[in-house]
Amino acid sequence: MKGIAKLASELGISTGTVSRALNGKSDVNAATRARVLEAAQRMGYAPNASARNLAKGATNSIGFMIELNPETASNSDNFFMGVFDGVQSVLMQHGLELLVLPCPTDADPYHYLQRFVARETVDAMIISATQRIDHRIDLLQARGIPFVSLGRSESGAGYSWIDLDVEGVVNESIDRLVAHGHRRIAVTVPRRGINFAELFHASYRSALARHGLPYDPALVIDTAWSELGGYEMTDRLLAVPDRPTAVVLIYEMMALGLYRRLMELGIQPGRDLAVITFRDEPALRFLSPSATCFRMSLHDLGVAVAEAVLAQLPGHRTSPAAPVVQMRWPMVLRPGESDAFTLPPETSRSRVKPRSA
Amino acid sequence: MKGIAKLASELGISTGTVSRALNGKSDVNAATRARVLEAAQRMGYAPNASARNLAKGATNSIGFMIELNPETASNSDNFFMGVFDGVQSVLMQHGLELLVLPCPTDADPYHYLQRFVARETVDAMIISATQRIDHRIDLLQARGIPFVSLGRSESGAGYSWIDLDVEGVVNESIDRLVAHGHRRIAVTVPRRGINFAELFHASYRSALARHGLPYDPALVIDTAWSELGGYEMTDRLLAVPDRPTAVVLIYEMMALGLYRRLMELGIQPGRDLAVITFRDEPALRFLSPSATCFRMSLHDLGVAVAEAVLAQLPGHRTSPAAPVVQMRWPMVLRPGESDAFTLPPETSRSRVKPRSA
DNA sequence: CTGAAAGCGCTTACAG
DNA sequence: CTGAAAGCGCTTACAG
Repeated sequence: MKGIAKLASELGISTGTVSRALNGKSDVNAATRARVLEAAQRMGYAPNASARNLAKGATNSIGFMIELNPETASNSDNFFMGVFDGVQSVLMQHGLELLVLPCPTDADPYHYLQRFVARETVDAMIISATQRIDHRIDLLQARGIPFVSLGRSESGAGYSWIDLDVEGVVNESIDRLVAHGHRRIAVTVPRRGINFAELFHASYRSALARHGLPYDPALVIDTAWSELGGYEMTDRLLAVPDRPTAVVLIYEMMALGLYRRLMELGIQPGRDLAVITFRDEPALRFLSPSATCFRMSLHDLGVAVAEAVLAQLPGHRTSPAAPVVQMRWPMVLRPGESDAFTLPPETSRSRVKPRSA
Repeated sequence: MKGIAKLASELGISTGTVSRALNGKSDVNAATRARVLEAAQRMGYAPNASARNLAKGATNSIGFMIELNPETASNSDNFFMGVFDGVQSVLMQHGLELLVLPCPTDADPYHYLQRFVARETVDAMIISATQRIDHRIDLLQARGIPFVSLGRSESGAGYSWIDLDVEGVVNESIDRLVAHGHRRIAVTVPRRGINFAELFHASYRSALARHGLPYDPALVIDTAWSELGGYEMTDRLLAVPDRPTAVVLIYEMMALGLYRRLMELGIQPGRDLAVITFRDEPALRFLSPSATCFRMSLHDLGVAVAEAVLAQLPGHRTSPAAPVVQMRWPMVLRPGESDAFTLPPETSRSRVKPRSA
């Protein structure tokens, strides 16, 4: 004998009563409940998850799918760790378990997700690394699984998502650079990638248009999502005809490579080239000159994501909040030295002077 | 009707036969199996995980517990993402699922783990962030749960662990620095933390002893596990009486803060102070002067961990390998410029010259 | 307040 | 090769 049956027989009561005592049902004698709780504690008993889930028709756990492929995993750094903690802080209060599901490099994200969905391993999902066209969203909607997407997609409609406010970041960056006299502003945009890159690109175009500046495809630099990507794109950036005087990086860690290559070339960020990076990151804090970037709370983002999930779970709805959440997560400018100069009108071109020809 | 019963009734056969067909049992008519497979595919059917686990008495999933607290999470960077991918590459071949279980900052790791263990949510566990005394190991051994520890502990005995070869790294670092004429070699060791820090400290002492060098507690700098920790400890490092000429960093990212502070002080790593960092990391590659560190494959480490888990799972043992794996994962020196100088005998002291008094 | 019993959706000896 | 049935360990109406 094992499990609840063993507990019950030791106590000389029925498994039903044990179950009710353990689950905090009100119709249990106080003394009985105390005995049950004590015995469970003493014997290290906890209900078997599979049996419990089967009986209750719910798993009480939320899946959080992340991708391990280099393109998005490099982006992970401490990003997801911070978000997990925020998510957990909410879920724990509701007795829900967070299961992080890492999709391997060589697996198809759609099929990876499908397994968990079809097998009903989780009650709800959080997905990330959203693609422009992302069939995972169609799948989740078709199956009626509650989910929140950390990132937007053009797939589906009326689903909950929370995404970093790329538009805000790009707009503020471009406004700031234009105000400093820049006209030739480059951006780094990985060619293939998550929808985030598309949004970044589109925001860039519209921000330029708002300022009456022409869109020059040559200023959109294809770059790998990594420190190394930042290093490797530097020469291409500087080789663009009518050399750009500023660059906005889609991924913060690219700044490390960019800075290094600029230094090797004798070009000084913040004097010869304005640089704005994306998200404030501990590893960036020690760059010199300090990098202008945008900060946000990973923890709070996680909290918001978890709350958006709860809003879809019957029995966990805290407030009469709308079940569908769609929001861009605000990011706040953290001015640094890397773009702290104004371009004199007459020299607004070819201000970048490499040490050697 | 739903699930396998629905599938069976649509096909006009029993659920038993459907189950056998789906599970690849040999005693099923080929045509029947084909019909079942086709229907399952078409209807997007997959067996309910809870019911299946309950019936089989196994979950076919492996938990990987990580901790989100700042001390270890900062260390996580891309470390765990790389390891997960290696683990997955092995588990997928065995039809096992990897569930990452992130222990929240404000939760007790022991109780967090206990829930999953007592509820039989997973068939085996991988734990990390091992403490010197770590009751999780006692718990897992007492319950007879197969597990592998990514890191050693003084708790328990005869369990499987794989740990980075701290001893090797420290020995090689000290040998190298001593060969370059250094006698006053500092190390950064967080005061409270995982067992890793204890091992680092102990290795340092024994390496010094091997060279007949005295152990000076003042050379053991208490440092936070972060980039900022590296920045903040720099002044204390330089203020140690009979100033050290070299430092070995326990956590690679500390180098970012250290470099920055040294630069502010006009002190040049690799000329005025020898620096050796721990693990090779993309973010370090762009430091100038380049940092001497140790490289390893996160993916291969993950593979080894997964194989150590499989060795304990009946039915998954690939080779007649010993069930208990205990190994230090080798790390290979990647020489950089940060320690590429030899101390002249006569100036082996007070070689560090700050710009200002 | 408690017990007996059905049921959650599977898998698997056991017959045939 | 297939079906009927028991059983996995819980939870929860339903009686009493």
